[in-house]
Amino acid sequence: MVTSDKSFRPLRQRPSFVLSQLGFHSDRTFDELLVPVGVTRRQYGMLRILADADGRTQQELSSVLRVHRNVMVGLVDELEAAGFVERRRNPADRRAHAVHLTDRGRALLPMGEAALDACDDQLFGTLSAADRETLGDLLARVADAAHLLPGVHPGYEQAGDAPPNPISSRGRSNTRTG
Amino acid sequence: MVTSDKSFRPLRQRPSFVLSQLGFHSDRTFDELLVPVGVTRRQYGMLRILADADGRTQQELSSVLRVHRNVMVGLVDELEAAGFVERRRNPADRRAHAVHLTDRGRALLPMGEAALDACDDQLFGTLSAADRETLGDLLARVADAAHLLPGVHPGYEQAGDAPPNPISSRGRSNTRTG
DNA sequence: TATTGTTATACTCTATAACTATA
DNA sequence: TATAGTTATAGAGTATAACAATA
Repeated sequence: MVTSDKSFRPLRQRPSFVLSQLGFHSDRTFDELLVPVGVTRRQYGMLRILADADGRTQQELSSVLRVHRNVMVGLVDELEAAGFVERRRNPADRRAHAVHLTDRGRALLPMGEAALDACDDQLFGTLSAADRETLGDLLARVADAAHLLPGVHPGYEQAGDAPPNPISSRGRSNTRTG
Repeated sequence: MVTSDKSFRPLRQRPSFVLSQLGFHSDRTFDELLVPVGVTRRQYGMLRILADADGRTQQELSSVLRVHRNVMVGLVDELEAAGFVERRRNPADRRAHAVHLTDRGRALLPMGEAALDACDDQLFGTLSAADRETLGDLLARVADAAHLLPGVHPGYEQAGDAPPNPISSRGRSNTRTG
């Protein structure tokens, strides 16, 4: 028989655990805010990448978003069916598909940005402006120390045969369906 | 053609996005630290609940951990096969299985606690003690404001037909396989 | 009839491999 | 032969429903 029964530190006082809780909560909140926009989190991440540099190949997009190229096919399919992007042939390399934002896709970007604003407000609205900034700074420092890419969500590390981090870009994607 | 092309705020300056990144990173870090312990995150959450009050029924455990009772069957199966818990008949209600920690299961708890220590150190080791405490406090306040249960991970909200939050207890579980 | 635990089935995601068309 | 994109297949995880034993 083991003695133990020592009292453990409550999980609310475990920053890494609270971080996990809040990360999940953040995802869910953003998911809901994105519903009226009409895209998923991952889809918005794609559009955001394209906003920075239109016309990337699916391969390049796969690397940035950290999804496998097989998954990227479906992602582009969805967005193309919704009229947010279109595939164009690259005359230089007719194997590659250049993915371009449509006007409709571009018009969606500010809506996603507004959803992000709302998400931040919803999560941190109870904090004072000073506390909010302090928290943002600390989180950014921790993310830097963990070597998390500035805008790439670690939820899709299975980049498969894609080259490692070719473009230091931004993306948002995740699984965590819960 | 739409004008836009306005510059968006980088995601690194979006606390809710960085929170999501770090939450995922925290999960992955803890997963790795738990490998030598020999249990998964969710399994550790179960054992931790039992540490507080041994002999709960699977139904009760389902409610606390926020997993469906069908899933709980498999969870208990795993832990019982590994020798960390055992099912006992409740003489008062012979339908219910009381789940009890074994000595081996109880011996595992301090190891999980050490893994949590290591996880916090690994994530926040670069911060000063003061900054670390500030961050912990701010995160706890945000979690309170979001009405997240003190020790229950929101990753399993599909409690099914289980009653809503019967015991204000602690648990850890998640999906986010990435 | 309702509840506890269990089992079975379907559905979603993902991982792996194989295929095509170009290079 | 290697690569970009696509398709197909299998696996893990979950949700839903149905079932047996007991209340």
